[in-house]
Amino acid sequence: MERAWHRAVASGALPAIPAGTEPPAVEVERPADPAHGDLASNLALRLARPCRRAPLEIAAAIAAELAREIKAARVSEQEPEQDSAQGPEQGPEPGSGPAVNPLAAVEVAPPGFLNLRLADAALEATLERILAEPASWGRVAAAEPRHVNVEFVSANPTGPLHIGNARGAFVGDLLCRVLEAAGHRTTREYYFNDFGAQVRNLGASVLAVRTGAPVPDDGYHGDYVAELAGGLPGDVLEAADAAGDPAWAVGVWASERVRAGIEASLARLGVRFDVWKSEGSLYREGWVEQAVERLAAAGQLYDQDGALWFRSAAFGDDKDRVVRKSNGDFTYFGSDIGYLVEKFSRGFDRLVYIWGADHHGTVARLRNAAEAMGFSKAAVEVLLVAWVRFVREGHEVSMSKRAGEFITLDDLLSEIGADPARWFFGSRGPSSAIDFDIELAKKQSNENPVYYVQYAHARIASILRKAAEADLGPAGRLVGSGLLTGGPEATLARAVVRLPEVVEDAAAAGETQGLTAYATELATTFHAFYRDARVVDPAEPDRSRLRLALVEAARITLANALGLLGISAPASM
RNA sequence: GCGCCCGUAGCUCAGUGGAUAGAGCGUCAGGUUGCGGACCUGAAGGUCGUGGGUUCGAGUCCCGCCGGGCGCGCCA
Repeated sequence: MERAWHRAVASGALPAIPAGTEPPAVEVERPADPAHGDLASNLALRLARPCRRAPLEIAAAIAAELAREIKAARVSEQEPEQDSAQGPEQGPEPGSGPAVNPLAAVEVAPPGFLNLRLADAALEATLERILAEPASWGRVAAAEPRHVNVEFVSANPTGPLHIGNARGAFVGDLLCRVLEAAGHRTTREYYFNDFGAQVRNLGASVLAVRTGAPVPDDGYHGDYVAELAGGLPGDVLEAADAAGDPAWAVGVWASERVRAGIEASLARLGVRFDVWKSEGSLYREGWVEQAVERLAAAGQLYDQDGALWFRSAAFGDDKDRVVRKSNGDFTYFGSDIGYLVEKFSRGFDRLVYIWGADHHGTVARLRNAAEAMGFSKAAVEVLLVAWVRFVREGHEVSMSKRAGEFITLDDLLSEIGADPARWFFGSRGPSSAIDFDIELAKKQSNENPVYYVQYAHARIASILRKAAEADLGPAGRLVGSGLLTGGPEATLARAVVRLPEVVEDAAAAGETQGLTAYATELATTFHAFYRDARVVDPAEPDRSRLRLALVEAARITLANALGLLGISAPASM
């Protein structure tokens, strides 16, 4: 497209852009209406102003250049086509045929759109590649591969994960999955507090239950506290007493138990972490100290009222922020800056933090501190995940970990299952607030779109089983087969080949709604194909094999799209 | 009061400045002597909270207003 534009300028058909004006980006998109072709570009519309020409005129000039290219490519294709006609077995490797021009036709549409149609051979070559390398289908190479640290969940281990934590867990996991599919490396990280007052608080609560004393009002009251108390080994208790600070010692033991439970719950969701980072280690290893030194060296710290402050306001924050309190303890923010230094020391290109929207007030200080310490502010991104309002039978479910009033993640999974839960969160933008009615989710689980997509996959798997019984298998050679020359095949094939661009868009946006929407669309397209085209027909073995190849490509695409979402693709259901 | 997020079909939500604003659920009316009916076809349903502005073009960008959520600690 860009080449054609430049050639049109070179040949004098179009005026050059006046010097000093920014040339418009060449945008090619997928039109909503199939009548507008497979691809469309608004280039001519964008050029109208700088060129001072009517959009239709510009579009016509570019279209003429594109048409010339298509014609030239068609001529050069003739020989290889004759070769393959002599013997299919000697054809080139699937998908690695001659570089065919992917375009078949170009049209100009008012007010100046350029509508392009893909060549059948290009589509068929793509289908061949899907069948030849199913595992890599949908994975794309990043123009600039990055190593991205994604920190998420990071709930303190003072109680089991509850459904309020669920969204962050899914959003972080999904982000990592799409980044990896788009050619980036990720490190999934869980950050937790292992030395603060809440650990002692938890220990005191467990101890109280164990000894039959009343749990302090500001202690933890959930059933899990009683379970911990019951499971507390005698030797730990004795050692705790001997150490002189039993609440602390029991707290350390209990919080590790809770942390391991959290890890197990997340594993049930299909969420795993590469690094479990404790806040205490940031102090023991001197990272907080290093961060303070860096800020001090940059002149961004000062003392006031006995506390140590960071000049966050100098970087655009509302006010300065305390790093170390007057009592000598570091604030949570103090830990954060140490963590920044520690993370950057591991060589990440990007640090993504996934936080609840209620933490938005702390975003500025974190990014400002990164800048003040000499790191790239742009490399530090905070993805704020909006609140989920959990509702049960019309009433909001309030949750308080200390009061022990919450629905655990494990409960949620038992009630509605991991696949529907993943679909629910994956199909919504992370920044939009959503209602989650648990009863409704249970009731509607049979109507959940995730089953619609899975059903399409299972149906194809069933077709393939049927085909095997009839000794029919997918054809291996599709280019030039005539598979797409008419009817429902072309529609399905065009839907199938879109996966990589959907993945690219999802990775660029860091969101997965496009992926669930695409999976639904592909399933719909397949179901329509199934209605219109009989796949397994022993009377037509050649056509059956071609359709089997197409349907198998669709199955792979559905499975990979679901896989990207962490959702299973069953062969029967 | 200041800052951030949000407002799209009855409900739950999509919608990188582009062509007639979409999906699922719900509602209504239909469909299979064939590979899985957890399927398919069609219909009804919208002043995109509101008023201006920018643009060839605005649900999308800018400003004001209305409504809702969150934040504004030497808490975590």
